[in-house]
Amino acid sequence: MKEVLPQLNSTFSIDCVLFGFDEGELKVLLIERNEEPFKDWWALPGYLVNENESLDQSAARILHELTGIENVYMEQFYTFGDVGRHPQGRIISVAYYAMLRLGGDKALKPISNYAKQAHWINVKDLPPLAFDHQKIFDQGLEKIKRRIKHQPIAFELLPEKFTLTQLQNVYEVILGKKLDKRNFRKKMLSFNVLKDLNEKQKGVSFRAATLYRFDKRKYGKLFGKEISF
Amino acid sequence: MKEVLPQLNSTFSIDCVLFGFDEGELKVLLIERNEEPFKDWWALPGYLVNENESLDQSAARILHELTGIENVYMEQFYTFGDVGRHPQGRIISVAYYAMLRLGGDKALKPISNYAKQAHWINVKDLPPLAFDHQKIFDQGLEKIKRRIKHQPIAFELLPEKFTLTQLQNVYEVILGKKLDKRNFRKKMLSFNVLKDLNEKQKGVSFRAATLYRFDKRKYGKLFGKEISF
DNA sequence: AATATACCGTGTAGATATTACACTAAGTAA
DNA sequence: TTACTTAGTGTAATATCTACACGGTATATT
Repeated sequence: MKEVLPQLNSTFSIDCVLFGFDEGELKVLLIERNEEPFKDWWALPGYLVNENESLDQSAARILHELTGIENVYMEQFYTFGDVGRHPQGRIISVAYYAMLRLGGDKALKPISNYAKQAHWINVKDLPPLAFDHQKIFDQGLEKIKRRIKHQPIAFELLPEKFTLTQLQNVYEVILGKKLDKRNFRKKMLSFNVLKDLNEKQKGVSFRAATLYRFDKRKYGKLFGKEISF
Repeated sequence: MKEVLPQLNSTFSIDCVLFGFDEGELKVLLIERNEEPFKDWWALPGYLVNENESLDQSAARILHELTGIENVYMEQFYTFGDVGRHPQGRIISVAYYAMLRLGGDKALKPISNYAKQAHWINVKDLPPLAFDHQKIFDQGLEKIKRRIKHQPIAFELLPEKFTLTQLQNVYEVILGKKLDKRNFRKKMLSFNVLKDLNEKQKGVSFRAATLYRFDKRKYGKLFGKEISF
């Protein structure tokens, strides 16, 4: 089985858990593999690290090659290294996650032919995944659950201008529970990281809501504070 | 430079950041290296992962070989993979941390001759460290700072029977700030994970304090709750 | 123009948690 | 007996959290 990686008897790879939010649902980016092992299976975007690149650089490159996505800040969250996790040898995988805005400019065009296609899949409706990618995904999801309670990273999933109701939906979907509208707004606004744009939603069929933007300047101080709803 | 690892052009290692508490100070376990590179330098205990062991197993084995310590629960916290971090090739390192009781049964007897000696060093007084171990240590320390605010892992640093003042000292040393005695006790006891042993300290030259023990049964529910002092 | 629809946006009271703060009690040592 | 050192305790003011309901407003329909 090892002839595919003849020169290595141990190596390492990157796998990326990318979250997106669309139509009120949390999505994860999966590729359909075009190579053995697990050819034609769905998998997290990932590949081997090159000799001359750091893990962070590698994560950015691999994501770009498999999806066409660039300039995303990804964060390492765990390294998976069970002995049998990869059928072709001892390959450990450093896992990264990121949250990003869907639609518009972020097109999904695999540049490598290692992936047949890349798609955003509803996390409630995942197909069987290659390797130990289900485990990696599960841990990535746990990670962002914990993280949105501490830092307002939910913004990263929304368009630049968003309404408080949209923001609340993101929290509800990730945390998996309903939140109280008044308490949510009170708390969110109390952080002083939202800028009221004095502008209304367009194209909705009922009363339009106020649009807000995330105010990066006021951000830093929130780190490490627990947010509970 | 690569002849020391002739059969590998990339591989991975484990480094352990082990915390202990002694004489009112936070200590970290360091070894004095007995091999090139960085022979005679101080370093975190760490070594290469074997082909047939998982990362967790490897961490336990390496710790045992370098220090004689066994049966410690260690947790992975980050993987360091900059290109130039190891002079002998592309070696990434998966870092683990643990907190443990000093003294008594946990003797420090290196079993491998890769380490000349192992010592508990005050974290305020670290020597220059080999490789990128200063960075690994710094991140490990940050990790436990965040963690003792969420989970009462500070017990792991103390003897089985301890006083509330001792426990407060652990918090103060790790967090790097003084805490209010009454508030600390009130809060700590409110978690209901301390068992009053109806027993007093012995051998102290002033009024003896009540001893407590950590009650494992009552533990679980605390996970994920923010504790702030 | 009138009406129905659906989402927007707001306040308060009670409960709980956090903070700041200082003295007496108890044991040991001289 | 006295001096010393640490143990152990309560309260009031403030801040945060929770639960809870309705009128306002833009749009669509008739």
